[in-house]
Amino acid sequence: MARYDKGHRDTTRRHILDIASTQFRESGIAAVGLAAIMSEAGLTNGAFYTHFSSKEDLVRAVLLDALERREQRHKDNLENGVALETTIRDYLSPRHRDRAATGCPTAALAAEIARHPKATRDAFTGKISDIIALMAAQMPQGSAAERRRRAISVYATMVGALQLSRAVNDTQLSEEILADAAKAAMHLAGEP
Amino acid sequence: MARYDKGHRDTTRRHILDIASTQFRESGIAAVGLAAIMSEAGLTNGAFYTHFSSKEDLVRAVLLDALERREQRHKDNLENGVALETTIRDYLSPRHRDRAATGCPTAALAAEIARHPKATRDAFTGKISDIIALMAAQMPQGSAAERRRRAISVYATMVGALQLSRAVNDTQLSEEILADAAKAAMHLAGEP
DNA sequence: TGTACATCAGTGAACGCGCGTTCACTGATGTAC
DNA sequence: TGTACATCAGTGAACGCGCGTTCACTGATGTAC
Repeated sequence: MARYDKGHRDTTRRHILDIASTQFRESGIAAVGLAAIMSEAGLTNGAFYTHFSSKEDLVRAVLLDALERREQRHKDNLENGVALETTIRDYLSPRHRDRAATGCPTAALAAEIARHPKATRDAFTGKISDIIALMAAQMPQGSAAERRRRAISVYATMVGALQLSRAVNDTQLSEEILADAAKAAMHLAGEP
Repeated sequence: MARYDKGHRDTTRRHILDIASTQFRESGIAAVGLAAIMSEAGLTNGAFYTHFSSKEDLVRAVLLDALERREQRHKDNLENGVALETTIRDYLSPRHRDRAATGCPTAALAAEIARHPKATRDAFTGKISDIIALMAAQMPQGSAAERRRRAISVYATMVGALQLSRAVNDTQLSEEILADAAKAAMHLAGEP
């Protein structure tokens, strides 16, 4: 047996990834330092580079992982026949608004991603395409092209509304935004 | 006459404000240092504090100013009878997507604003309420309450779509997002 | 009219601090002969 | 069976650098007496 259990390395990497994913969504990528991540992981600074080649490498890995989880959730919803309304209401809920750290990475980080290097944006683009395709499949009606159009506009509405609801400092307005956008998203999806 | 012309101080403050406004929208607030701003303004670091009490004070002033300009544009559009479709198409255009530095501060900075102190978020909230009210007045039909609901969902859709179009690294998908969201926004506004 | 002081916008060096990254080293285990 | 070396995951100090902020000082002008 090695000094560390078999699979220890993978576990540690996973741990760093999860902590970074949480901190990035909570505080933004630029505002989180590697020291804060490694410290929460119970490791020293130097160990970071045995798992990732740079902060940007970590950012890419975090985005891929977080978006894959969102994608998996969409797949599960589709297989289990979860109503589109439930997906939309959960996304545009005060709970999701108040828990950015575990919430949608797009709403938390899209503006920042737009300013990151090509490789990072490529990773984001690929996963977003997959998520759009899955949402299109969840649309209640229309041709393939129309479902895709609906999925894109529903997603844009949800991302924009969640961000606005987080940015405003007025509970009433914040919940008005969530409720109005949820209704609009249902409408755009083609639900009655 | 003083060492500097009358109004020189105001001009300098305005200059710093404009440069910061541009750089913040281009690169994000956290990623821009005061040294970069003051250097572009042709001044030394120390002079910053004769105009603003802290970086956060500057952030608040930038948001108020940039949102006031957006508000003024909405007022002008309303007075000049500019079609809502024009407002939406301009917002969701490749041109706006590619010029974040001079574009909508909400799309560029909303996620970051959500993580800033109360005073900054209060400033944002107040101006956003004004903009929502002006957009409501531009809606083509419905009761006051319905116009407001429409304005909120149209705005959320525009902000979310612009951000997505900037984050993805695929021209075709980016323009698909802009076009689909524009159509959806028109639909939500109540236009045929 | 002359002199002393105040005001203003800005200079430029320094403060302590945290950033991302590097690197010599550790210490437990596995492998080769 | 014993010894020498390799491997692995991680330590912890240090690197140069830029951050936001402070502060003693400058130099042109205005004001008071």
